[in-house]
Amino acid sequence: MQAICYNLFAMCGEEKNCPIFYSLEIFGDRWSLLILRDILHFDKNRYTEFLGSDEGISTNILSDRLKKLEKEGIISKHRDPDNKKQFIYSPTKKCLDLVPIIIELAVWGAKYDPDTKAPPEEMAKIRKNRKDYIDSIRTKFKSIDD
Amino acid sequence: MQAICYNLFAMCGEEKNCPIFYSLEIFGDRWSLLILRDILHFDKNRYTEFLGSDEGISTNILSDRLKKLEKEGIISKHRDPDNKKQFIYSPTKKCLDLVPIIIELAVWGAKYDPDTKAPPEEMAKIRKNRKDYIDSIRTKFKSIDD
DNA sequence: CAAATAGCTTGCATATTGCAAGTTATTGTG
DNA sequence: CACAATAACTTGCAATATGCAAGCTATTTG
Repeated sequence: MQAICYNLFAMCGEEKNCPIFYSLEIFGDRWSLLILRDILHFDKNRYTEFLGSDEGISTNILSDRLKKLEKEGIISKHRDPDNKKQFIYSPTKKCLDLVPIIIELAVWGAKYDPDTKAPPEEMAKIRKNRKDYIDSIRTKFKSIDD
Repeated sequence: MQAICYNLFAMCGEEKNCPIFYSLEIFGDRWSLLILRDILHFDKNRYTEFLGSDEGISTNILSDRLKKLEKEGIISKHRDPDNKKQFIYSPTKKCLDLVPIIIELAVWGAKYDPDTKAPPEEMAKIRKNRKDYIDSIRTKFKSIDD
């Protein structure tokens, strides 16, 4: 245990290059992570599906965030071959690497929300073996390589 | 692996009770997580120390976020017994449970920031054994029980 | 080619943030 | 015990971001 450097400050050199700040600059707002949750965990991939989420994102913000996430290479946008009116937003590999963050958000929220509806058994499984859950999401999107 | 429910949606019942959304409501803004990073990883615990961070939070926002985090029971505020002019902001147990989230933000940021200064060896150690790193932070704040 | 649908864009009111300056509380000094 | 210094805010205001409603554009379907 002593071998690990226990201060992330030492990892960054300076705060300006802090990897935590870098991440927050890209998706550290309320809506970006909710869109990514919808894609990765709720299996949504269309504009109208994101709009339909309970939290009620507005059209201009959704449009803006989808553009930003696409620009950052976190999602990709393609026309649906079966319904050419629609676009399909898919996670990239960079996006799949966000799964651990979203899992930890869920674990913390389920622990501290007094009104949580997250089933305790399921949460216990995920807490005990995060890797399996992460793998299952990777399997779900296994066709993705970019 | 098949035993795990692979859709967090099923965990929530409805999105309104989603543990991810709950977490984001509390600290899902750019500044809250940076303050918590300062406390947990950069060993800062005073108003002026937070103000001094490279990212440049302004006084009113810092004041507002410290109040919110205290109200949520994530940090506690006490006068410094050695310098009674100052207050000391300390992490609660609820705060220590945020370490995994911040670690994952750091891991993702270090992987994708082309200009990261995070030393690859240190990041590799943390990626390989998150638990040790989490334990080391718990040890650092081992006096905390609330 | 007209209606329907999906995916935006625009305008405007409201809310949040950033910056500079001022205020309060406590401490150390004469 | 006045008085300057320090730490921790608070306030006012301009700039930015968000929320909401309405309108616009591209594609498909009849």
